Amino acid sequence: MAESERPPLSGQKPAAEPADTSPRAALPPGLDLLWGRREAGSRGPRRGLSVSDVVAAAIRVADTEGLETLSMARVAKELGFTTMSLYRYVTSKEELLQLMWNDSAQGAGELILEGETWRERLRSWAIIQRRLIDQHPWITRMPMAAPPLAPNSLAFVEKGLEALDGSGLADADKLRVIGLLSSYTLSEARMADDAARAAAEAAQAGGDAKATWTYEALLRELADADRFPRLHRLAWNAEVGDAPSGYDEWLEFLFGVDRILDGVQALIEEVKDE
Amino acid sequence: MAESERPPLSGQKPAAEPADTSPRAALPPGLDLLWGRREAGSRGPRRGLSVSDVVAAAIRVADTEGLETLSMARVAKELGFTTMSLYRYVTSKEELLQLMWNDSAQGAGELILEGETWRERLRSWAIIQRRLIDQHPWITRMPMAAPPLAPNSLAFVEKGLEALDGSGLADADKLRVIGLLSSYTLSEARMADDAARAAAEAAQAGGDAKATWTYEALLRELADADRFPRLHRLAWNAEVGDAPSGYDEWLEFLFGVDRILDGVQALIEEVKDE
DNA sequence: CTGAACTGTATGCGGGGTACACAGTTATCG
DNA sequence: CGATAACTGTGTACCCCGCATACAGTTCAG
Repeated sequence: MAESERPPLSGQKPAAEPADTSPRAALPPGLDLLWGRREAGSRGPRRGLSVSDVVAAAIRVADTEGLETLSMARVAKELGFTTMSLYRYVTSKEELLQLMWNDSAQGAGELILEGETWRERLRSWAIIQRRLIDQHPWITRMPMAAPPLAPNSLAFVEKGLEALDGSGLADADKLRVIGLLSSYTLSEARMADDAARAAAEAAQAGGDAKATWTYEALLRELADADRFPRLHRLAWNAEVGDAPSGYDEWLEFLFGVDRILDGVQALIEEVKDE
Repeated sequence: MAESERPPLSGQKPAAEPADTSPRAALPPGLDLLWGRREAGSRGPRRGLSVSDVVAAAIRVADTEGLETLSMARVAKELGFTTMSLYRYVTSKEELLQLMWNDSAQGAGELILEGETWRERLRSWAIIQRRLIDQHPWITRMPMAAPPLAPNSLAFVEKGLEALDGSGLADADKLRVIGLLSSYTLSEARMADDAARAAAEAAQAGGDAKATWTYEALLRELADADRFPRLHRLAWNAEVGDAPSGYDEWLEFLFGVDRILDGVQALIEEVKDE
């Protein structure tokens, strides 16, 4: 099913293997563009677009209309070009998605983590990540089918490792901690976006007065006291916990981050004792 | 864009508002079937299928061929019916996905958590969740666009809360802890599946000897010492950390779980002191 | 100057989800 | 006991999607 060989970009003729000018080996498809290892020839007409143009347009569409409605045709229309013209810049939609994902983490390598202690630094790292995601919520809907290898992703991971400098953790443990925090952050951002979408949809369909359900109301309707006693209690306790005005997603997020940081601290102390 | 009103299931005639036999209010579309509040009429020919048949077939397809190739037509073929016949049981593909997701957590309400302490119980809860996901890896690829309200999801959350009985945590904090652990577990399962897929793909394309890249090899190629010093060190340290034979995903997962549990423990002790 | 390399375009294919009209089946009601 | 309304599965059709391919026009290398 999978083509075993494919010409780099041109669909015209196989184009004799380029002389591998760079000392670097050929990367698997998709990663070459990401790492700037795919050059456009110098012949032919001037290009009317650039890869960044395409990516920027795609991000614009995703930001304003959501990832579901993002299609090649939609991006092309945004740019005033034909659908197929995009394939001169990008080999597939999946590659475009990868580029978008990488682009949304632009500047990850340059950011400066404030804080004297690893804990402060790591906390602000997590917060920055969350902010980045919130700016492009479609990130949480991306069908990422491979471990992150985009340059900005790696840069961000590197920053996370940097935050743990001097913590005394083993390198591998640092990486695990980074992965743990990232997982949580991504997931939390997604749930926040879920809620926002549900709310938006409910607001739009406000015409049907009885058809609007808040999450809370649904939980009260569904979590009956017999099968779900604990959830039932939770659903009916309006001012639950210590959050006074109901439910603040951001506080929720910080709670999780601080719990994780506590866990990391425990690990560090454990290591220190040995 | 959104239909403001839609007949329950039949596409034929509007079918005068049913007399709301149950005392429960009408649920938003999608949730009614999930909670067994959509009844099939008694007239007409016998049904050749049942909702569970459809869901089971869909799960079968997803398990063996992946979520990408799951289409209505594929499920119908699996059952020996026409594509459109499925719409007599399910209003949309999205609903089918919700049902699959709910079905994969079957038995969540009946499972028994072993352990005397909250920590043992919560740990085994997380492990069970991970196992559940690993049995149906497509769960990690599901486009879930709403907070979890399926009965089995709620049952599983309830179980998690139950694990925290006697921990002394506030209800809201318990829920947060549950969310934290779930986030991590889902994300970790997804990354494991990513890796497995990448490996499978590499193995299949083994013909191109130089085209096979392991994640490690790629990291070594890409994480140059200048821009990514810490990642570079990590990539080139083969026997990193304490895992002897390279990289054991399961140990990785348990590491994260134990870190989170440490964090929870810290919180509990903090609360206890007040 | 010629031809190779490249550009954007137009067309078409296979596949997806699902609206809709239809013929056949069954329980209910007059 | 019909008649009718509710329901079943089917076939067709529509629109959208990603992308292969063929093409005409443009630019640079030799």
